[in-house]
Amino acid sequence: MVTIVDVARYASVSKSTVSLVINNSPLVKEETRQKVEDAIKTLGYVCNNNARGLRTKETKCLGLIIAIENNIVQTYDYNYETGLYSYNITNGIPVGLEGTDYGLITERYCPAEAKGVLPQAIHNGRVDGVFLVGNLFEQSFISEIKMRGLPVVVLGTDFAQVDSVNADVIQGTYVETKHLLETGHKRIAYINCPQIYKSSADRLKGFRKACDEFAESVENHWEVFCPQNTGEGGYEAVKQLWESGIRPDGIATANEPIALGVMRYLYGENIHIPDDISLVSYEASILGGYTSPALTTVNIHKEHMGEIAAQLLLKRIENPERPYETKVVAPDLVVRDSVKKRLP
Amino acid sequence: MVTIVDVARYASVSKSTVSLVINNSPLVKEETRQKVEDAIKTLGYVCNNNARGLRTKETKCLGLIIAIENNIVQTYDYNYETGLYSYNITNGIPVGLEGTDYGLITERYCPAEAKGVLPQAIHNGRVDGVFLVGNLFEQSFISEIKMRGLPVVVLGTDFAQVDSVNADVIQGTYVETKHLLETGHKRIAYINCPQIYKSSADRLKGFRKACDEFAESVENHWEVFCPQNTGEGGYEAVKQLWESGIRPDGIATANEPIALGVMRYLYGENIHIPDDISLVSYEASILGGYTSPALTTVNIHKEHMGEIAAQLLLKRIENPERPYETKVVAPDLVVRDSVKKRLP
DNA sequence: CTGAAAGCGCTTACAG
DNA sequence: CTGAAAGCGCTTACAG
Repeated sequence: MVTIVDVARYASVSKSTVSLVINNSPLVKEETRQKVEDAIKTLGYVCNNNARGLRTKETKCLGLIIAIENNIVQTYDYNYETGLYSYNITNGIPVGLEGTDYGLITERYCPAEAKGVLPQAIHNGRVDGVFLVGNLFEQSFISEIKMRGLPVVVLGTDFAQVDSVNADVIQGTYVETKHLLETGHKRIAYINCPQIYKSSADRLKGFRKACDEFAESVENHWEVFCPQNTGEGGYEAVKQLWESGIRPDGIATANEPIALGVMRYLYGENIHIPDDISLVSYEASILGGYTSPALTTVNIHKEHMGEIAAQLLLKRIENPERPYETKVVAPDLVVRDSVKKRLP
Repeated sequence: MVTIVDVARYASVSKSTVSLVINNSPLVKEETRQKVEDAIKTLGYVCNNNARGLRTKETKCLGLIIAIENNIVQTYDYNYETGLYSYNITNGIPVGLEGTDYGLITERYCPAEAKGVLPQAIHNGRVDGVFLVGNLFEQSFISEIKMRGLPVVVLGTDFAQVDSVNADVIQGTYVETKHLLETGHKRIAYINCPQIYKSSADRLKGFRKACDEFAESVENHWEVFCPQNTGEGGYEAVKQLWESGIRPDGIATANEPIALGVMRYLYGENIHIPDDISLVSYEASILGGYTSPALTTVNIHKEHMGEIAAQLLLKRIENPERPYETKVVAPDLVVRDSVKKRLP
């Protein structure tokens, strides 16, 4: 293995100088730098992270902690959470880390089963900072991580005293609802996520804002919460609506798993989308893109959320004292095939 | 930060003894061990991985390299690869790592755009071993990693001179085809993955094996390759079949993205699944579980593949000289709603 | 701008 | 079975 000493010898400088070059110190003469960099290249030198970390007390690794409900193996049935939301967010993080040489340690973590034990990567001191994905964490958990001196960025929920990035839930729900209204729907239902999630209240705000704006044309509107964030949850929710005799001409949902559950119920009842009823979804995931008909949906740009989170964490590490930021990503409507324009 | 020295002082032993305890050496008297372990607990000592690694030349991290086609952001449309196959496999790896204190560094890697540069985690010497997921790698890439002295486990393809885990493709395809045949289908089509993938040949074998077994009852069977492993690929493949006037009563596919593409075509043609035609899929993913109707599919147990891969890598690290193993995971049929029993 | 020296927290022969 | 000592490859004041 080639070390700093080999490079120093090859370039006929001291190893301190090599170190300074590696760390981009401005203290090195351009000529010396060049000489050292040539030596590094020809010898194929790579800095030993363990040695560096031992000195600097940094790991140059970041932790990506993904909250999971439980450790049960996926059956892929529609009564299971898909995990797609976290997964897609996660894919954006490396994009935001590009150009740095941070490694990313990913860990799935089930708060319910952890009994107070922190994620292994954190406990073992393997990381310089932490991304928290999902809405299963508690404030106390975040505090504990911060007490260890680790910067934290939260994705997908809001917490006090941390940087966070989130979708603009109110706006996104407003956009999907408005689309239904603008295409002439008059009796619309909103299938919300379970009420236990903080976001459900914001979703309601977005839905109602659109309804208020179109108060003249809306004949009726309904709101219902799903029992869970799954296909089955969506299924049960519309079923309840239907069995109460409610007949909307358009439905908006809080996410794609729910939307596909709604589709399954309608499929069973032989109700055609979009001829008999329109459906708009929220989130944008592979589910909505692949199903038939393809779902018109609100893209909340999950990958982009991950990318922004990475930038926030980097900035926080660089300057631990900066004020906390809450970034919000703007949603877009993606028009596909599940909404039909109704005549007035 | 509490170090080995603090523990030694607290337990009134030397720091070498503490080190021996941490590393489960049998050389320590039970009584001494107890004393040290108590000290570790009360002081909350955690071993510094950088220091340990500097000595032992290990990182106690493993690398999970996921092959991606390109770095384009997902649109979630059905002409994009879903990435679900790799993702699901990946989720099983931590299960197999449980009980160890290996960290897992995940990196998405695009061989086509890398221009010979190894994944960062490997190049920077951050890992003691590597998982390779996906079938975009070349033999030379694997060799290069091995030349660095890193053990490798490959998931989802076969290569020479490495441990690997794979689904039993022939058997799985046989199972799905047989299911169609046993339920009385007589004119069946197989929608294969693109021919460039090595597995396509095995799939054909499985399909033909079943057809041969049911030679008496099969009236006709067709085989077609998709242009890509996407929904659109499946769509184009059935479309081609249909436009040639071919009318199967059952279709089997090579994976779920393809199956959903088939569904979209049939949906457009107003052909009902399973009343007019049956569909069996292969893989088991969230796509098949959430779509309507839910797909009857062959579960190849991707998470389990990940788990086994982890065990293989651990064994290889422990004993680099052991013979290479190729593990195969047995598939199961998952009966859902896309196949209808035909009368003879 | 560059070099010599100390030290980060471990592990591992080596003596005893 | 336990302790003293060397050294892993870096970084960082400190002199010069």
